[in-house]
Amino acid sequence: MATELPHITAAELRIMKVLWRIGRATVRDVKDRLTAEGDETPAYTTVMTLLNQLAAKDALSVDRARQPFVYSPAVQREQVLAQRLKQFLNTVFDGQAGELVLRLAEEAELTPDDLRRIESKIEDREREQKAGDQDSSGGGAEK
Amino acid sequence: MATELPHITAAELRIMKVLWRIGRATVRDVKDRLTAEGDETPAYTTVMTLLNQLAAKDALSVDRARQPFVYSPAVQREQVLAQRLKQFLNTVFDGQAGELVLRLAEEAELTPDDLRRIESKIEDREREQKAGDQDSSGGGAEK
DNA sequence: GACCGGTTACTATGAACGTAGTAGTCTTCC
DNA sequence: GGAAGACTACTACGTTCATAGTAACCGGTC
Repeated sequence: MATELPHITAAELRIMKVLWRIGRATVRDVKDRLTAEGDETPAYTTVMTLLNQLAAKDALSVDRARQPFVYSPAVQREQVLAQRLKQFLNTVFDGQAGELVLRLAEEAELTPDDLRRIESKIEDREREQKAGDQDSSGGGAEK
Repeated sequence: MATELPHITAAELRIMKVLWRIGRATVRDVKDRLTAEGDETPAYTTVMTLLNQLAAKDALSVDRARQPFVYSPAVQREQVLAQRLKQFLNTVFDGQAGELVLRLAEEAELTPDDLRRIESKIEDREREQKAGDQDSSGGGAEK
């Protein structure tokens, strides 16, 4: 599953996010999107450089048939975010996911709604694990 | 309140983590610790440079009275991690904490035990919020 | 058929980072 | 009090990043 993902820098990630959102785009499309979002106003050539860097590392594919080249994502958002998350978890929280999430909960970054979704996800996982793996450790409720 | 934290780079963070763990240390202490952990074997001078950089930005304080200078943390682990987390959340997950955690849950990084702790933390928060704030029902999240 | 605006290719610059060396200073021990 | 060794201060170097400029190109317009 873990295809060797290229390293994507912060500025490149901003570009990727736009591409993931709108699918396929020209340099101008991306630049306009970034400008519209107000976050920053990079020069046209800066956007192009980033797009080309991403294409060079196979994070994007380029259709050079059309004159304004059309760029589209060649790596999945899911994979990139997962990789990023894992790396962050390891370097900053030493792999302690619990501590990370607890902190989010404390900082009120998690809405009760998020919580509910997470709970159910975990329950699913717990159930699957119980089914596959026969290790019942201490007072568990059989279902 | 949130004192303006200095920016701590990746290499510097490794140093900080050692200091947070052992409290106060000399250059040699830190270097030995890093080497012992096997992760890397930085040169003595590299460790010193990093320690001084951290001291220069007031992330560490230095006791120059003793001859082998003694360094100790001047910023709290909690604050630094929180800052890091918030920044990561914003740049990578656009502030969507729920998505982040969901992903951790999927990747099986969260143990059921973590979950339990998180649940109770959230319940606490929910209760407090309900007591103080009497509204806020968000719109639905549609696919 | 020459020009013009948008586009692409190539190159550049400055900052930050990680790593480490060298030289000089201080301690300590005979 | 002088040598050996540990320690600190200062400086350096190669890399990656973010940002952008310049020049060359291409396709349509008058």
